[in-house]
Amino acid sequence: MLNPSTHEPAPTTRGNDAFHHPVTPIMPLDGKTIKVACSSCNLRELCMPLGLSHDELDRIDDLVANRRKVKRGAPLFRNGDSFTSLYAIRTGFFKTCIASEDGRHQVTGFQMAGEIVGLDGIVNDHHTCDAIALEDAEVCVMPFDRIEDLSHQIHALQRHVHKIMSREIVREHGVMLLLGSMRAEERLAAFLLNLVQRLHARGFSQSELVLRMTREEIGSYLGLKLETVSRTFSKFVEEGIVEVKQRHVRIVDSEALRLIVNPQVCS
Amino acid sequence: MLNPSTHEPAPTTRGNDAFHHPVTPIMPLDGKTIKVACSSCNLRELCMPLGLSHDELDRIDDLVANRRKVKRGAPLFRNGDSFTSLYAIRTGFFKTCIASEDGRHQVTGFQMAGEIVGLDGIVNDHHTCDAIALEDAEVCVMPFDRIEDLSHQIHALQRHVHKIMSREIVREHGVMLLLGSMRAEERLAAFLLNLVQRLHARGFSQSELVLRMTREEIGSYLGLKLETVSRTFSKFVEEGIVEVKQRHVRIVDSEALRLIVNPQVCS
DNA sequence: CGACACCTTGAAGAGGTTCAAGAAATGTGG
DNA sequence: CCACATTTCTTGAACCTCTTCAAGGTGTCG
Repeated sequence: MLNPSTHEPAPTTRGNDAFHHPVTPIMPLDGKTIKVACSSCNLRELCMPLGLSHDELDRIDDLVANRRKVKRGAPLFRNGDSFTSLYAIRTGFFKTCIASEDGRHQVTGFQMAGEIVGLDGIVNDHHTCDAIALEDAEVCVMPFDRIEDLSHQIHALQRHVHKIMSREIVREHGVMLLLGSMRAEERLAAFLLNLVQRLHARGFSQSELVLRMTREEIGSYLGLKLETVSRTFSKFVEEGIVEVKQRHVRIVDSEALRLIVNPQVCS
Repeated sequence: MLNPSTHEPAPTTRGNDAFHHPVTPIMPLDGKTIKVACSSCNLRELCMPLGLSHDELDRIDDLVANRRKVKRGAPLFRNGDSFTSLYAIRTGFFKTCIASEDGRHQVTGFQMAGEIVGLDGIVNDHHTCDAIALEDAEVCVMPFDRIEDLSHQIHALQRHVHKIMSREIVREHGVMLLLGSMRAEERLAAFLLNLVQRLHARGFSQSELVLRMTREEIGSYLGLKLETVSRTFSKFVEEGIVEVKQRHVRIVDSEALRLIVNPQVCS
């Protein structure tokens, strides 16, 4: 079975007090105070354009008006809130979800350090979804008019904003494929592979992860009921593909997961 | 029953030879040659920002490099094609779809006159989906580097581009809600209401429409099999909610459709 | 007119949901 | 630190929706 004491090595040790730890162990800070400026932020390569001049980097620092801490379970913004800013996640983990009048509910995404939330608000000057912290979090607040002003001056930033939005569109295409054409096992396998891949890009393990969300939230995202998520996890465990202990997941056979998502076309 | 001769009034008369007819009967042309300039295009309010100065309008005209005609069934672009331009649809009807290696297939959207396609290509400089004309179509080709240059100069255009991308993100959230939490009837009802609403905004009937796509394409978009789409249409007909004759659909009771999508919360 | 693509309908079956109960973890307050 | 309440997770059994497979009908185009 899974041993909790061995499968939470340094990178995954991100409890509720993770504020003052580096989020990406790729470039660990030395325990001193985190620098506020984007130009010296270790997440820069995730959320900012590359190849800026020194001068441009200085101006980019003005993008972030301030930092904001969000407690676990609290909203960063809510459906209907007026749109003012985009948010770059520094630490923590968010979900975004929408709701229709009759109480239907859909998680539209899970976001982690280095990712941008708030893009939904641009079109109508107010947000159309909720962004809820799934663990204590900190974000950089980037007022959108500043972004527009600066991207007016810095071509690379304009391009970067376009790419971030386009990336979100492409991501959602993938979710539509998942929701529209995959079976439960395929959805969960794709979900796990996606999560672990994004975590790996941030310096975490390729094979172990701690789910920050409940079965119900996973189910909502994947278009399944929580019982189905639970059963599918159990099935994966039976087959020796993963080990699961509550929210701790160890991927034993990632190739098997890949085969579930993409059945080999025998040719 | 539905009478094909009465339910295709002027607005819906958009056969394969519709090139030289105005697309939006709201502001009909006088039968002369269509002006090429955006500044005098009757679709401008759909695809261009409002409130531009005369000078700015002139420069906007440079956005469109040229027009391009796409025959029914032909691709505007394909997955893997290098990304150069966004396309504003002048006439015709498109679907966009993605495919995974193992042959899975998902229609991600249907686009009509005044809508923009190609946003998926920005992030990686190549397209990640196919855009296929479902009827003979004509598009305005807008090279993306020109868009970026011009939106550097014209603030309203920059804002407009952001809004278009944000709108697409929000639209896809809605599709995710549909795919993740609705049953077949609800999906089809939502689909019909959405289509007819968009057509109505273009001057077409509120209650009659001609489907430009097959049952299979509808099914792919809605995450259903074509048989389910067909059966659900039949069910709606039985209940007197719509009349269907092949691809001609008349919505008899749109309130019923709305109730199917949004069951009344009895409080 | 014949070939082909598209649509409809039936019957059987699979996959996921619903309802229900209990177990395990987590948080709270004394 | 422990007891209790609450949330979260797991599992079983019955049920339901949608899919699959199959056959036949309808419309379109060369």
